[in-house]
Amino acid sequence: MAVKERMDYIKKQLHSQSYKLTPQREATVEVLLENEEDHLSAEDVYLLVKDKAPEIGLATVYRTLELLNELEIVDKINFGDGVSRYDLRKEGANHSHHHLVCIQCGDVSEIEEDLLGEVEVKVEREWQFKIKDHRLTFHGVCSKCQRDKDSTNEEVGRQTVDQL
Amino acid sequence: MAVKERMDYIKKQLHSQSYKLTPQREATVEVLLENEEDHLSAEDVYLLVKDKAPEIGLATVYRTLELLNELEIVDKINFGDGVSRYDLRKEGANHSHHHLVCIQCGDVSEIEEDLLGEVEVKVEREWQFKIKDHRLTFHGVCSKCQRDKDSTNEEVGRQTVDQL
DNA sequence: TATGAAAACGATAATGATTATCGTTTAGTA
DNA sequence: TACTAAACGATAATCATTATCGTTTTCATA
Repeated sequence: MAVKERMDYIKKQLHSQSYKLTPQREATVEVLLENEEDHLSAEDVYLLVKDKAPEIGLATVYRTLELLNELEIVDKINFGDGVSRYDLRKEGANHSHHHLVCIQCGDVSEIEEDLLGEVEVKVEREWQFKIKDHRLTFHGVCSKCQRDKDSTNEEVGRQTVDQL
Repeated sequence: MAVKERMDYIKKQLHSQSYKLTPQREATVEVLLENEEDHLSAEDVYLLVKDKAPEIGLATVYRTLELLNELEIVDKINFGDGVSRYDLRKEGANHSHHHLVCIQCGDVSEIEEDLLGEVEVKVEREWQFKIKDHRLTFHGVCSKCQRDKDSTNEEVGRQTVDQL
């Protein structure tokens, strides 16, 4: 299965940079591989890892996630909810991972599609900026909340800023 | 000048939502208008406002910035450096304000150009997501650091992840 | 396989940004 | 001018993250 190969790849990365492979690091990576679709916080990871390795400390989880971020194995992202979240990078070169954050229900969904190909070319050319990565997040109203709002007929009271 | 008009617009916004206009709020908005090009943290704003209104408290600055964010007068943004930063929104509807963050020197520069027109149309159509705002940040190497690196001839030792 | 140094660990204290509390003051209305 | 809700300043509390430190473990080498 692909999970084992990705684990091996990550182990190789650690080794090639002279970092040691510890049970704590292995368990942390396992948790990340098993929860790819979620955006786990350090606390989330800590609680999940404790099932595999109950003696692990929270500080070690933070240290490991920071290390994996430096190795570009995970992305440390921020949705503005007060905690950092950590996403395992997908294999493959093009890192196209965007987010839709609903400003009503708070749900976060993902788009796995390269939306920025031409945009990146333009930015690199016009600003002489060598792009290594990007973060694209849309804030708005998800389809579910749009439907819920429609059935409430009319929104009253609050005048929107767009009106001027 | 446009500054006065924008101040009046903001005052009108406050009033229309039944918020009170206090000297502290007025001074805070003045500071934001006078430092539009910077990405000020709450602490930055606090220090600048103290020149105009020495008796202001840090908590009031946080409260005011939070209020202005709710009124969509400022954007609360996060560059991952541990503090929230607050940018006054430009007048006009299309909010096109992107960032280039250099991963070597840490400098942040801005692009004031609508890069996402077609992309937003596509996202709204394909995901039934009503976009209200977006955040686009590129991480990479700025032109200055590219030049500095070129003159250092060769980078040695650290193998890049891209090699596998 | 034993050993030793550097790296990593767990526990927990420290930090630092942000938020909550609370008694006092003020803006805006009648 | 008087009243009441809103806002204020000071500061304590919170909470995510980082630093510290004494102990344990990994892994290259003997």
